Order: sequence, then structure tokens, then C-alpha cells
Amino acid sequence: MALKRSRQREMIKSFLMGRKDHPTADVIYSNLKQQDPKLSLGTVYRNLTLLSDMGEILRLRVGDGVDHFDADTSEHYHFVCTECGSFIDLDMDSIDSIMETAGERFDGRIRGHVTYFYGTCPACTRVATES
Amino acid sequence: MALKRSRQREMIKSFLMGRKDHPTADVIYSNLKQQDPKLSLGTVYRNLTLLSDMGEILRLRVGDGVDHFDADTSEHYHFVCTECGSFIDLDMDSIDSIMETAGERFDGRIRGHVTYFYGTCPACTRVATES
DNA sequence: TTCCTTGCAAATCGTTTGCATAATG
DNA sequence: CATTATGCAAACGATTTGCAAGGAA
Repeated sequence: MALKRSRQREMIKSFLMGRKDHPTADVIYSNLKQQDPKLSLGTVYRNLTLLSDMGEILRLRVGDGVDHFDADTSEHYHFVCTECGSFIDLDMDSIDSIMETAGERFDGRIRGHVTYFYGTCPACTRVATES
Repeated sequence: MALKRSRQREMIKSFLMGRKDHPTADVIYSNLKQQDPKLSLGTVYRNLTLLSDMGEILRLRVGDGVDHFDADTSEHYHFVCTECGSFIDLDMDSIDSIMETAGERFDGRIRGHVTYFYGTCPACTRVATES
């Protein structure tokens, strides 16, 4: 039960904090593997699960079949580009009011929601628009 | 390229139309297997993929690691109970305006969004409230 | 010394796919 | 007859897990 610190967990957490994209377990693994050749993928998964269970990171599922991880746990929304797959943080106002909208004719209790947006990212939009 | 009708595809589609929950491929398979013992899981998956690619059904991913399918393709939102896992349609106003909110300070193009709500369903809420 | 964590490999689970045969148009 | 769809089983890819050895408290 008691958590003991581990070099690996710290590596993973700080790697994640240093990135603005939202890497998958495998990307995290192959990057860190270079500075620590003994690192194993199982350890990466175990720690990502541990960190997200503790609420220190977010596990994002956007339907591409792979989990993405984010060290930024503050409220924010994501955008996924359907052309290049890039995964971007959106700077936008809160849309928490949709929970009230959802609850208007619902007898249960709405505690949260998962929302992400998709479309064409700025870079791909530019390419598509070029003459 | 040309689509040929198949008894199996029709079974699957009508089974799905007759349910208000949002069964997984495996649930669909085990139910239909009873009336057609030769049915194979591969066929179920192939047809579900085909039907959702054609837009006749929806493939829903709510982060539980399993795909759910819905024959109702009209715009509507879902609720997932974190206690019992039930998967319910919400009768609620459109929240498409969140796409404008998201686009305000974003240079790309937002084409859509995925949103689902979670919390405690009416039945579980009742149980929790009972004295 | 206790017991949490790792590395490694094997196991799981949902989903996809190759191939020979059956069904459709 | 030309082709699409099926059943079956093997293949896949992401994630999890059992176990013996290593490391933190």
C-alpha cells in the first residue's frame, strides 16, 4: 500500500511534464529507454496507471485505440487532427454548463463529462488552403 | 465494391435496432449465436465495421476498452453509469454550440466533437439515497 | 528486513485478417 | 459465372500480470 519512490516513476512523470503533446506509453518508453536501457515497457505502463489513478496525470482516450497521457491535470480540452493525428490543447472557455443541459431531463446524477474535438489542425488547414 | 445482402448483416442490424442499450460485439454475437449456431464472431465484427463505415450505425467508444454499437444515428448524447456500467441515451438539447466556443481562439477547423457524460444512473442514485 | 518496484516474458483481451468454401446477383 | 460474404483459426496490437530479483524505507 505505502508508496515508495522510484527513479523510473520520476523519470516518467518529468518526461511527461516536459511535453506539450500527449505521448503514448510506447513513445514514453522508447524515449526514456535511451537514457535508461534497462527500462521495461511493463514498468512504464504500471507507473502510468499508478500516476493516473493518483490523479497526477490524465489518461486520454480519443478512440484511436491507444491511450495518450497528459501531465496537465487542470481543466482543459483537446483537439485531434484527423489529417495528421496531432493532439493539441485548446485554449477555450469552460463548457461545464453542458452538464446542466444534460441533467435537465435526467433523473440520475451527472458527475462529469468527456469531450474532445476533432477536425483539421492549423498546420493542415494551411496546407489545404494553399493555392 | 458492390455490396451484396447477407442474412447475417440483416440479423445484426435488426438486433441492434431492437435494443435501447448499446451492446458490444460480443453481446451481439452471443445473442445471435443462439438463433444461428454457425454465426462467427469475425462476421459480427466485419458487419459492424461495415455498417458503421456506411453510417448506418454508430460505433461508440467510452473508454471502457470495448466498442459499443448503436443503431440510432440521430444526434444524441450518452450517459455511462460509473456504478453499474449502464449506458443510457440522454434526452437533451443540442450542445453543438461548444464547437463555436472551442473555435474562438483556434486557428484550425473544428468539424465535430465527441462527448459523453458519466455519473450515477437513476437506478443507482435511488439505491444510494434509500434510507 | 520488509515489502514495494522492476525487468522480463508470458498471458489477456478486443479486434482484425487470410484462406478456402458458401451464398448472392 | 463473377464476386462478395462467411466460418474458422491464426495473427495483432495494446495493455496487464506472474514471478524472481533489486531497491527504498
